Parts: sequence; structure tokens; C-alpha cells
Amino acid sequence: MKHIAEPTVRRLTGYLRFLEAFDADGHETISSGELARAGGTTSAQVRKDLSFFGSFGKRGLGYGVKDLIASLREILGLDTRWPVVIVGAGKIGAALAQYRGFGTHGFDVVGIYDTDPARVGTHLSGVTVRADHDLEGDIAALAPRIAVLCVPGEAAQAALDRVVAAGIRAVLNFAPTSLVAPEGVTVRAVNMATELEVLAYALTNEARD
Amino acid sequence: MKHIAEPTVRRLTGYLRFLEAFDADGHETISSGELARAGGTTSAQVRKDLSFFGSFGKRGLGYGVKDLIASLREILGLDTRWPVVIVGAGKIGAALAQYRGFGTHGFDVVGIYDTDPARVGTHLSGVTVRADHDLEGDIAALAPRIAVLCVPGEAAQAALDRVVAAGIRAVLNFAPTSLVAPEGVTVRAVNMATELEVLAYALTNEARD
DNA sequence: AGTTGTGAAACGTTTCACAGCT
DNA sequence: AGCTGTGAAACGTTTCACAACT
Repeated sequence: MKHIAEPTVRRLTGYLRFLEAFDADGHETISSGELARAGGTTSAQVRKDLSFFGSFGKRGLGYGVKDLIASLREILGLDTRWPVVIVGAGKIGAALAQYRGFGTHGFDVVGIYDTDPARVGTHLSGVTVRADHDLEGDIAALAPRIAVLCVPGEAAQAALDRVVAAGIRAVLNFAPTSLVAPEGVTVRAVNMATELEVLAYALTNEARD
Repeated sequence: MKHIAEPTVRRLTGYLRFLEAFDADGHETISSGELARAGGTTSAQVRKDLSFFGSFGKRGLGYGVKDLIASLREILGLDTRWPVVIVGAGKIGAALAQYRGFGTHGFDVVGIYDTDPARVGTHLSGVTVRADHDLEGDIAALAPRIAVLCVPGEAAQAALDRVVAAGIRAVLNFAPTSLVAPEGVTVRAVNMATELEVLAYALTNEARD
């Protein structure tokens, strides 16, 4: 499998999301142009993106919606469910644990952890908050593949090191700190401050020459 | 001003964040190599990124930390404060409203809005939740430049259309829906499902050839 | 007729390498 | 001697344009 750039993977997830809605509306086929409009790109881009993985369309007709959904799920690794642990049960961790979209997209929250004894034992959408020191044992037992870090910035690097030592290779970081991870571990950051700053830059430079 | 690519802007915000910590530690100068290590990039990239905006360093010495912080703040438009409205006071909206990093990075939450009468009038870190129908009037009165959408997916496009009609040109969308905005309006999306799917793809293809 | 799949061209970003300054 | 600033090269991504197919 050739290496695929991250922007491509992002677009593919967008196509999949649109196709699911399109399928629910009862459509059978879709053209690259329609997909492009939905994904904010061009028809040539859509066809290039898909052509990395094979030929899914029929010339003159377009793509079969259900077939393409199945192909994209397989390409993206979404034909299985992914167990996930959430580290930190503060406001963000709790909000995420209760987010239904988690489950509907194939991700199962199998554990949520916190150091605060007041939070341990509380329930969030069917998952009980467990003590921080259960983390390593639970990762060994439940084999989650992804960890979502919702701890304060000061604690984020330590939390990353712990989940990586326990065998996790993919991490989504909500803490407002940039983290260093060993080779082979994928870390993605969701950082409000960065997003707002990119918007501030766009506003500052909206009067473009 | 030449057009600067988004990845560049993202890196600049990262440099700024690191420099603030570096300054707090009492360092006076920094080399492009040190900045690169902190930002997960290369020294040449750091120098190129900065050279778009001018010459900030001293050959043989590096960059003055305080000077570079000031320059980056100005470049990014962070030398003023940005008023922000939050639309939707559910779990995510409420969590964001109470996030202190908002204020420390130069963004002021001047209003938060919800349709649910049970939420209207409640207080979140000093800001009172206001009724949805106050949105347009408040935008006219308070002149926020950025709107953060924390409404359910079905309501997101309508919320975007309203804030755009009221004069907002920069939007951060937390709803799990891709939105269409008119030319001249910058929309950035923060989408958990997309981030998790990118991680799932990375894990699926970690056995790389 | 309509739409895909894909080489080739265009474009943009990153890396290299070194002259130039302190 | 050390580090920046920057043209040029390398690389990667997107757009174009059209042959191939239904």
C-alpha cells in the first residue's frame, strides 16, 4: 500500500460521511462532481483520491453509493470497531464520553480514567470512571488501540508516556500542549487555541492584496 | 502581504506557544534549531516560515525571544483581543465557555446562546447564557469577530447562516457536519469523528511497506 | 452522451546548501 | 565559528485534459 497523505485521508472521511447521508436518502449512484461539491473540492480530486485504492466507478454512470461506502470503510479501517480509552474525566473528557457520535462511527469507549477520587465511580453514559492506576492493567486486558487524552496540559506528556508504555500506538490529544511521541506512535492534537489563532490570522489578513 | 499557507500559520502558532514558555524560563535568545525541535520540524523550515514576514534573527546568535514573541503576535493578529460568541450551551459549549485558555490566548467570550429555556439565564464562568433570539442584536452591539458553533449537527448550517448574516466572517465549527459558507467567510471544523478516523487509518496501515 | 481513470503539466511546499552577517 | 536568510533543487499535491469505457 502506497503512502497516502493526511489531507487525502481527511477528504476520504468526508466523502464517507456524505455518502452515508446520500445513501439514507435512497440514492443509488453518485458522480465525482456531486461528491466534490459536498466535500468542498473538485471532481478530478475526488477521482484521484479514489484511484489510489482502485477503480470503484463505472464510466458514464458514476459510483455505486453502497459499494463506495463499503470500499471507503475498508480503506479507512472502519470495517471493524475500535476500542478507545479516555484519560481524564473533567469537562472535556466527560463531554466526549457522552458523545453519541463516538459509537455511531465505530468507536467504543471501553474505559475512562481520572485521578480525582470524587470522580472515580461516577457513571458517564454507561461507562464508570475508574481510578487512574487501573489504566495500565485495563489497557492490557481490554486492548484498546486508541487513547484520547483529556487531562490538563501539565499532565499530558506523562499521560502520553504511560499509554504508550502500555502499548497504545494512536493518541488524540485534547490538552493544549504539544507532545513528543516515539517513532511509530501517531499523535493528533485538537487544540482550540490553535484553531482560534488561525481564524484570527485569517481575519487580520482578510484585506488581501 | 503575500498569501501564507495554513500549515505555516499553524506552525507559527506552535512557535509562539513554545517561545512563551521559553521566555518564562528566562531564556533571552533561541536558534532556529531549538525552535524546530520544539515544533517538530526542521531549522530550515523555521527560518523559511519566519522569513516570509521579515528578518527577525541575528546571524551567529539566533532570535531574541521577546522580540520574536512580539513579532509573531503581530503577524498572527494576536496583539489585540478578539471578542467571540459561542452558539449552543450544551456540553461542549459549556465546557468551552469555562475553558480558561480562551482568555489567556487573547479571546474574550462576550456571549453564549441557547434555544433551551432551561439553560437560558444560567451562568458559565461569568457569562450568562442568553436566548437564541438575542444573537443578532448582540452581534450588532458587541461586534464579535468570531463565532464558535456548538449546536447539534442538524442546526449547524442554520446557525452558520445566521451568524454570517449578522456580519461574522470567521467561524469555528464543533458540530459534526461539514458546512458551506459564502466566499470571504473562513470556517474551521473541529471534528472528533474525523480525527479518530484518521487515527484508525494510521493504525490500519501501520504495517507499511 | 456522460463519466471515470490517469498520465502530464502546473503549482506549491519543503529541503538543501551556502553566501553573508555578527 | 556560528547561525541566519534565501535562491535553487527536490519533492509532493492538485489541476488539466483526454482516452477509455458504459
